[in-house]
Amino acid sequence: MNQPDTDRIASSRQAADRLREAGLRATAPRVAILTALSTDRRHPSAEMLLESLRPGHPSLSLSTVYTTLEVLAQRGLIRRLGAQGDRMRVDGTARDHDHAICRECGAIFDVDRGVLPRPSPPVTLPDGLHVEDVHIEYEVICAACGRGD
Amino acid sequence: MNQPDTDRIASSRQAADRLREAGLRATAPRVAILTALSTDRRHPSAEMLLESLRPGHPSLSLSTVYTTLEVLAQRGLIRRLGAQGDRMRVDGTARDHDHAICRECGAIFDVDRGVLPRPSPPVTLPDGLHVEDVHIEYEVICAACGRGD
DNA sequence: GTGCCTGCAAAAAATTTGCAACACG
DNA sequence: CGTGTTGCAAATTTTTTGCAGGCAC
Repeated sequence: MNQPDTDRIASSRQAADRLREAGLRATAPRVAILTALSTDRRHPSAEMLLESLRPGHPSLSLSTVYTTLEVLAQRGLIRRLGAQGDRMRVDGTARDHDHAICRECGAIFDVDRGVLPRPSPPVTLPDGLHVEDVHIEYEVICAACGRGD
Repeated sequence: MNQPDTDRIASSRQAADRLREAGLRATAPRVAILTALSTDRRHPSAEMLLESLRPGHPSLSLSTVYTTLEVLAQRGLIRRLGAQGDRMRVDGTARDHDHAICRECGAIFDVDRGVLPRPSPPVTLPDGLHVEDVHIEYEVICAACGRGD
């Protein structure tokens, strides 16, 4: 098992590589955001990300977080989730997976694919809708809320 | 075929009934919003709804639209859609269906269920997530955008 | 009648934009 | 070095809230 420090450095390098592969400059904010997202399982909002990065990057600004998330999403490095009337949330893993959202508390959980058969894109829906990807959203009651917490 | 007027009156009555069944008062704004949503295929935002209702309901306020949508969603009469970093959008049909969102232009389309087998809730996912409903989101390129419009 | 709802205005929150300084490649 | 990015602040947009008056039941 690597030490946390080694891990962080390793994933920063990976992040930088992923950025350059996507044709983007590997700037400090981008590397920091992509690295943070690769381990942050909270599906953070822009604000949550800023908070978690501020210690190491005191000068990082919220507007930079927004523009960076926009660019990363465009290049497919992260996925923006619509949090049903809440603010934008973000998922930073490469791994294909779905999401479960708690009706009560709004918490978002990752769900491995394979629970359900899914069409393999490309596929075309009526009206000439060309399917690029399929994302399943489970509306759930999470364990904590089910318990009445 | 009924005349539009008859239709509108009929669906207003239906809307009022649905509200009362859900334990809500059938007030003018609520009936208007629910009625509008039953035919509006745009998945409108709060603002879009206000615009479309203003002619017949000049005194309707945006804050009322918001609070009403909140209540209707809580009672399951409508569904709030997360529009991926955009504003909140809403779907007002009782009919179970999924959605396709164009990556390019953000347009939202209805997709009939049945295209894909789906688990019939209730079902429990790992971590004690109790599934209440399943919603499939297709990421698509719509016909207009595919054409390069 | 009584309590839930509405509308207004104002506040709060979320996101976007303009622009000068800066840094990656 | 030049172009793409950042950070700051301010503007915009979206959503929430407080409260007095109204209306459904």
